[in-house]
Amino acid sequence: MRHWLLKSEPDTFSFEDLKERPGRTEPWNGVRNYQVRNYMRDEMEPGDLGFFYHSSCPEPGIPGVIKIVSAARPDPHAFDPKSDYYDPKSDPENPRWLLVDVAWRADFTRFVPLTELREHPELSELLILRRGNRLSITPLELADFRFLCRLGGVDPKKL
DNA sequence: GCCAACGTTGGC
DNA sequence: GCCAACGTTGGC
Repeated sequence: MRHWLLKSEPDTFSFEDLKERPGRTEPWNGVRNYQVRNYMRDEMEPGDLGFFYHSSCPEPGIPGVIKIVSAARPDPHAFDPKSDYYDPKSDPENPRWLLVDVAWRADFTRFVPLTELREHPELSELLILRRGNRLSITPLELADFRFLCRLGGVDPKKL
């Protein structure tokens, strides 16, 4: 099993929004970066755990834990000319863009802000903390996953 | 294949 | 709003 960090702008789609979806599950659509697509296609598996991360907002940080609940499948928005995510170069016979279904798994007992992540030398390898990293999905080492769970007041053994 | 121009991301 | 970083595009 691998672990992940998924970024979203809360004005667009927040952790709270995810909890309000039917089945507390949402298709993670709109990925238009090849490296992130390849993560979903080649490395993600149903059952993988990860974190929701709020970006581009007054207080960036992690509100809780999510779970990947589907394999990668074509992102239908890529074929919809009315969608902001429309890509005329994506051929339905050979879809360029993929998504996975993401489900709420657990709330943190307290929000863990980005400023706090930067204070922990244990987390210095976190891709999200590296300068210039803009990938909307990044892999996490197991040790980092566990460390972050504990920062958020969640026991990783109970997930 | 190179690379300059441009667009986007995201913290501050 | 600023700016650093990086991906994409397109001319050559």
